[in-house]
Amino acid sequence: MTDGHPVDGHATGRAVTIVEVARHAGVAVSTVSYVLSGKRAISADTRRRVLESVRTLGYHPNAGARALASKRANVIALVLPLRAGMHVPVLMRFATSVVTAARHFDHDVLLLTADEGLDGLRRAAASALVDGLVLMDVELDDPRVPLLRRLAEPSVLIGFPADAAGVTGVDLDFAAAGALCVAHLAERGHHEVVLLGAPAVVYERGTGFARRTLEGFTAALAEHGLDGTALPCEEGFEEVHATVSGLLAARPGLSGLVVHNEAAVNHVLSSLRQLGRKVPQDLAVVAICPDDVAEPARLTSVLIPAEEVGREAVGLLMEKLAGRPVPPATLLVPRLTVRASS
Amino acid sequence: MTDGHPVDGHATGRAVTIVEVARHAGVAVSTVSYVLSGKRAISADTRRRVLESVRTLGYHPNAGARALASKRANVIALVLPLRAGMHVPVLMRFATSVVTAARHFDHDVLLLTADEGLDGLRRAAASALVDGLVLMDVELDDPRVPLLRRLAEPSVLIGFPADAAGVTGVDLDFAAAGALCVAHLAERGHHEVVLLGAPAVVYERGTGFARRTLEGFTAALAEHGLDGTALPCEEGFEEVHATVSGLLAARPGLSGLVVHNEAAVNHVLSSLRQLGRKVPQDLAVVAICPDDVAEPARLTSVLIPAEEVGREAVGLLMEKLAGRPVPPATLLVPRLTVRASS
DNA sequence: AGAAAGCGTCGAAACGCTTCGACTAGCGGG
DNA sequence: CCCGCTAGTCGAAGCGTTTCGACGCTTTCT
Repeated sequence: MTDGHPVDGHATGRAVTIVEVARHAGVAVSTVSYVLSGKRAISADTRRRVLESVRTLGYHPNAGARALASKRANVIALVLPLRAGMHVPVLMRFATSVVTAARHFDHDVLLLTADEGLDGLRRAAASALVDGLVLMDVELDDPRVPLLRRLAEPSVLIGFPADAAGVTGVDLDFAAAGALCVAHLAERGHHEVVLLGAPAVVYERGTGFARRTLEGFTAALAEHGLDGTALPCEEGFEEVHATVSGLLAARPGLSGLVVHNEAAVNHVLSSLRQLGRKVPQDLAVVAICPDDVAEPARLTSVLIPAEEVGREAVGLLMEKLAGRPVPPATLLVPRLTVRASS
Repeated sequence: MTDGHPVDGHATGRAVTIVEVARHAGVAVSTVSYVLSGKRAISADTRRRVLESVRTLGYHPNAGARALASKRANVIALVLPLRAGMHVPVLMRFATSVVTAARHFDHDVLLLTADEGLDGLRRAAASALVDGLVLMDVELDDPRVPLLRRLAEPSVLIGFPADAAGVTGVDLDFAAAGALCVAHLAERGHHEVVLLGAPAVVYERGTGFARRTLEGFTAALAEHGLDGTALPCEEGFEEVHATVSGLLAARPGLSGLVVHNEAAVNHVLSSLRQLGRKVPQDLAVVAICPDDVAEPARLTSVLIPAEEVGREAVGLLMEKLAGRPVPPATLLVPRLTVRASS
């Protein structure tokens, strides 16, 4: 019992119910329930006795019964994309931060994959399996959004659809991030900069964050009077190398690179190394990526705050579950960390 | 209604219950239940009427009530590691294949992260939130294993602990995979080969798959009379480069490389390129990694069949849930695909 | 012809919890 | 001195399913 848990003998076998706890503590079943939920005042003495019985019997409330009676499953759904062009480690960090944050609110996380499509959402919601949903990687024109609007269960999007009416979204302010990179390079005295973005397919699909970065980048270019452009960028070394060498050949004046592609950024660096360009002397590189990609490569970067986004999404969902109003859009402000590449 | 779903007007609002379906179809509640579960014979006519009512009312059984009455949540837990040294994309493929397979058996997946530790497992199991567990990335001496043995809920491990008594495991046969790589290189006439493995921390932790590959590799070396050794390998480009150039300097006769490290394999290739070694002319490379890493790099490889492992794990769990006996260890036989690197 | 064995259906009893209303003390205010 | 509070507790009514036993009907076997 050193780990604070009951003698583990009864881990196996029929589960302990609230009735047994009540009997053991010499109180009514409802009293046990109130002790555990804190929804009514309970004398210190009774509370103590009940909690002790709970501990010694190793009681865990039955999730199904609880859900049935309270109409709350204490579970939220996390809908992951799992599609081409998404950087998986980043995804994973969102996922784990959602799980952690949810546990903080005493909720669990049900994993839904996007390939079950609308039916999956409908099913999870209609069967009261989950109380609410968090969706990742929302596209500009996402078929799930109209469905979400109709669902009784509240939901929070990570990313924004084109028509965000009636939904709640949270994300890094990618437009500001793109602009911030440009501003940084302008300040460093660069005159010609290029954005190396996500694979072409991501733009075609209309994934919001890629487009918004692009818009922010382009607007900032004009604002600072810089020359430059944006290119999509595939993720294999060979493709990256081809893109980079083509780019350097075509733009001899190029002195700054903004890379918004976690998977390609290391290849870009290898490629420059191979082409004999020194970073940051010959070329400054700024990345938009998570810290654990930027850090080891000593890249100046705007980090993608996966943890924060996930936490925020869960926080918003909990607010909605509690019936409180929440802002329709939450944009996290980007922060740039200067490292060795600019 | 073109998508085969009821008029979506009532997606919002109070959920339809089995009582309403029964009334609508003019039968008893239990009859509806039996139609849906198929556990008793029902006349074709009644079945049709009930199914139609289900469809037009848009009925979805309440998960909580169902779990309470049937003592089955129809949910399994997936316990993910999320720890240093694991290659995340591979993890993700396991995860999605588990989800997909589970859906095939009409089960959902609850995501637990390892950092909730033993308590998380205990809680999920004891509260009947889940019917069974799938655990990934089991270490040789894993504290969760004793707990699992005691749990009433069945579980399946992906990977094997040192003491596998009383648990069910499934994995690629990594020893055979290591041996297969050696055999392939021997057959190609190589006499000196080296295994570049996982980061050192992975070995220290005693993660089974890394060790087993090593054992298979070493045994096969002896069996084929080859010269060689094994080295752990970190994942950053610089470290890989240092390891590789050191290795080439130390072993002028080296002509074959086995790489068992998804994250490093591309760096190894870059590094060789940078050192002016041609693959496969100067050096043959065989990787143990998922196809989507090997394919684009045109690497000869033994693939890590993430999909298959996940599917198998869920299949085994379902067997156990049905009370049927399953083999304690399921080893998937490795297959080597020859591509351009050997 | 009568018993045995299905088939198809129904009613009602769980399942384990939350929550509502009611009840008892004890207490302060008029 | 009585009234109305509040704090603390209890009992019982759900919550929406599944499943067990029972009940008529047919059919099949002696």
